[in-house]
Parts: sequence; structure tokens; C-alpha cells
Amino acid sequence: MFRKFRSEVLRILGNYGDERFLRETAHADICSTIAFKLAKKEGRKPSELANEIVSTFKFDSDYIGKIESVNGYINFYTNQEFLEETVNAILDEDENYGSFDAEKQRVLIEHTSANPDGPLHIGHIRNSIIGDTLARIFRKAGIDVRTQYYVNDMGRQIAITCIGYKKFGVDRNKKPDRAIVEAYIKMNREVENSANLEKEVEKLMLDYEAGKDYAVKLFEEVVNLALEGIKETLLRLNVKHDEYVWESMFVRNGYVERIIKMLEEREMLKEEDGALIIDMKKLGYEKDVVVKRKNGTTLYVTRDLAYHLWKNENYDKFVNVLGSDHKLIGRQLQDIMTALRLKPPEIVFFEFVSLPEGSMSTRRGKFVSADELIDRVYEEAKKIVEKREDLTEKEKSEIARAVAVGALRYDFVRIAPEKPMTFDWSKALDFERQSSAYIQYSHARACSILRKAVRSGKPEVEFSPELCNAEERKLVMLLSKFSWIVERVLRTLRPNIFAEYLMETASAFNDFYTKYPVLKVDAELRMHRLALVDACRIVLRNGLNLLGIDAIEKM
RNA sequence: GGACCCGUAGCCUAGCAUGGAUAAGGCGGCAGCCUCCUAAGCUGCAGAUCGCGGGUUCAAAUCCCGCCGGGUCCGCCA
Repeated sequence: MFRKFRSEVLRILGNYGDERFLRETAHADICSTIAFKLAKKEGRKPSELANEIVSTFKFDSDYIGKIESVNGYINFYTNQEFLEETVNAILDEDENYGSFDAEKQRVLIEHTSANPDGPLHIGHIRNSIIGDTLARIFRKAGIDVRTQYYVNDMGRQIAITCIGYKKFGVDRNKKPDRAIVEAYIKMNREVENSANLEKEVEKLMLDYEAGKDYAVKLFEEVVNLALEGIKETLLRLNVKHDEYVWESMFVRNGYVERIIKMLEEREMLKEEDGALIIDMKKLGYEKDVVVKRKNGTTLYVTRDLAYHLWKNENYDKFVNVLGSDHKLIGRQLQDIMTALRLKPPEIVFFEFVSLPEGSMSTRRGKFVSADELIDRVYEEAKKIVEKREDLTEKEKSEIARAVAVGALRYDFVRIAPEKPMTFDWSKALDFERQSSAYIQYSHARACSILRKAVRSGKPEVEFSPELCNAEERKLVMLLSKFSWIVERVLRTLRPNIFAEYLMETASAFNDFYTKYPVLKVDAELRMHRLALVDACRIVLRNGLNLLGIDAIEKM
């Protein structure tokens, strides 16, 4: 609804309706700073100009209640009809509230894509959570979205893992990704000081790329084992990919050869020592990019280019979520695609999650696994739920699970992707304020009121905008912004904006909750507030779903 | 050495794209609030020269330049 109000404001502003100068502030529902900009150009006073602009307005909007000019700001306020329509739309549309029809397009979101050589750690899940949340938000906007995990099955570290797997076997009693990483870490230590093993790794990689049966069988076995464990972890976080795309597929299906041919046709390649190299100086880079070694094998970037050619043929838009260590290669990839007259991917880079003692490393076994984190957060949540006496054991563990997953997902998604994070156990295990538990709790409170209303035989809802007090008005304005925030995430690829919005909405609901009784007031006021409570319940629930967090009804 | 990202109260963050009306939350600290819809909640107090220095502007946390601190990248690795 806020989107409608906003476009009404732009319409009323007419020639002055420049989106860049619209602001949401504490002083008004929307204000325009256009007068300041024009004042500069025309050498006049902003306040004078603002007055003049306002005087030209034809006041014919269904949603705008008041327009005023204050010190150069042009302030717009919604009217009661807007509030009423907002609440009614929420109650009508229910789980669909917040959706809208964005431009029809097929979007691919690639995220997580961690090397299948061990368990996901807390750095990887930052990627998963950003990617999965974006996918959910894109879907809410009516976009046809698919998510893919790009499986890096051709890497050196996988070859090492394969040799380790063959040599030491794996412990079948352990979670498969955990068992795999033990073989990897152990083997890696041996490879580091053995030229013979180094040769063996190289040969295995060559044979896998050539598609030799024994190698394919071995790689597939190892990679699938790791992926099995990884998928299980992701599922615990409410993350599920639509597809797993193996890098080797592009070597086998001809896309690698096709992309090389395209590079040749564009005269972007040069040959040195029998190796094929993209001349990156022309694209403004210092170093060139090798796409084929002199032994004829391809490199990571070659297959990634092939993957993006494939994306071009199947999707209108592709978003990759990548760690900031991929910044250079990611930008090179974008520029190469553009030079080929192909669509480049949009990339969300996120900064690293480090431990207080330094950065993580799978290879050295120095990491906090996602599983360990989930387990510990669950235990902590369970401790708190145990205090409740009115819940069954089953309810308690379901609540603890929902709170744990929510706490994790929220902690990661609320931070802007470009901020480096240092992992802190005490913060990860804290469920007060600014955590998803706060939002879930607000939702549970709303559910509780509605349950009581039904039980006492007074479930009728009827929103009356003229009864709105300041807190209620503020709350409805926040509720109206749902799809507007979804749209902003779409434009900026910053899911933290939505996380913040939902927290603010929950906070406004709690503010209302503690100040005003709902069930113990006269019928008219009760029905009015009950409508508002139901609307909040819907918005909080829909919002939590967008964040991949379960909206539990009791906690 | 070069490139990119981050630097906002003791701590964690929002705001920076598109410069404007008192820099917004939370944690921790202090003082309060449950005979009343779930206290995983609410209220109040204390706490910030927005890393430092310059510049642009009527106006800078926001834009530009320089510096400092932290991170990342610069392989015929992935």
C-alpha cells in the first residue's frame, strides 16, 4: 500500500516528482527535498519555493490527507482512508499480502557453492542465508526464481580428498561431510611434503577432466558424500536449493569449448607457450586470465564462464552470492561476459566471518562448523523454553528449533553484506531484543490475543481509522510498507533492509501491546484493535517467512 | 607495491546509493514496571568531537583528496 501512496505523492508533485528527493522521515510519512535543490539553482529561498510548489498542487488524491510546507520541506501525510485500506488489504490478502507483480523475468540465484570437501562453516552459511533470503524476497515480488548450488567438483582440493578417501577410507558412523573433511585434512598434510603425492594429485585431476571412468566414479562418490552432509546442514537452516550444478558438466557438454570459441571470435584470446590466455589489459586489468593450460586442461574461470554462458541461455537475470575473496575474479568474469556481448551476473559480495583468533580454514581444520553452531544455539533455546510449564515436550522442542534457526538466520541477515563479522559465541546465544526471538515473540503475542478473542466468542474485527491513536497510526504505516521494502531489497540486493524493517515493525507492535488493552475495551474499540492485531500477525508471519524463520504461534 | 571493502557511545549495528529538520536501535551499566491480552516484554537515566586531517557546499556520518587502523585479493589454484 505504501507503494501506492508513494506513487500518488510523485503524481501530485508532477514535474517536481523526482524520486531521488523523496525521504521517509520522522516528521512526515514522506517528504520531498526538491525545494532545496531548486533553490540552489534559482538562487531563491527553499521555504519560498516550497510554498510556491505546494500552492500549485491539485488536491485530488485518495490517499493523501495533508500536505504542508515547512522550512523548505514538502511534507505528505496519509489520510484515514489509506490506513483503512491498508488494514483491510492485509486481512483480505492474508498470506499473499506484500506480494506484487514485478517485471516478468526468470531469475537464477546462485549461492553457497562451498567446495564439497567438508562441512559448511559459519562463513559459508552467511552466504547461504543471504542467498536464500534474497530468493524468498524475489519470489514474494512475483518473480520466477530458481536457486542453484554450483558444485566445485574439479578442484585440486577435491582430488586431494579423493586420494585421502581411497587411502584412509572414511568413518561411516560420522556425518558424511565431517568424515570427508577428516580425510581431506589428513591427506593435505601428507601432500604438502611429498612430490610423489603431488604428481598423483595432478594425474587424478587430468584423468577426471578427461572423463576416465575410475576417476569419475571416485570423484562422484566423494563429492556426493560431502554434499549429502551439506544438504542436511542447509535443511536445518531452512535452506533448500532447487538444483545442484556440477562444474564438470560444462566440460562434458561442450559449453567450455563454445565459450572458448566465442572468445576467439571476439579476438580476445592470445596464445603463449600453447596456453590460451584472455588479454585483460584491454579490459583494464593488470594481469591476464588463463583459460586453457598448455597441457590442454581448463581452469576454474573457464568453467565458470561456460556456466554463465549457460545462464545466459536459460535466465533473464542471474545473481551470485560470493565471498569478498572472489571480488577480482568476479569482476573479471563480469567484464569478460560484457565484452562477449553477454549478460554479466549481478554479484552480491559479502565480507568474511572470522573467529576472534583469526580467519577460518577448512584445510587446516580451523573453523566452527554450522552444525556445531546450530546444536549449541538449539541447546540454549531449549534451556529457556524448558521453564515454560504449559507446553508439551513436543511443543518445546519445536519452539526451541524455530528460535534457534531464527536466531542464526537473523544474526547473519541483519548485518549489511559488506561488513566484516567476528564470530562471538555469547552474542550468538543471546535471544534478547534485536534477535529473531523478539519478532517471533511479538507474533506469538498477537496470536495469543486472537486465540483468546475466539475462545471468548468475540472474534469480530472491524478497523476504524478514526479511532487510531498515535501508536496505532505508526503501526499501520509500518504495515503498509511491506511490499515497498521488498521492492527496495530487489533493487539493492541488500536483505538486511528487510530484517531491519521487520524488527521495527515488531517493536512498534510491542509498544502498542503494552500501552493498549485489546480485549478489555468496548466493542467498537475492541474490534478495531483486534483488526490491527490480526494485521500485525499477518505481516510479522509473512515477514518471518521471507527471512526463512518459522512464525510460531506459542513460545 | 597496486586494487577493493570496513572503521558510527565500553561492545554490536542502522543510516552513506539520491548531502538537508534533534545521528537511530540493541547489548552491557544504573533506576523502575507483572492481583490486568505471554516480563523471550515495557519505561526512564547515563553514554557519540560519526577513525584522523583537509576540501566542496547555505548545509557533510553521507560527496572529493590525503593519512591511520583492520580485512581481502593480485597463480597455467579454486
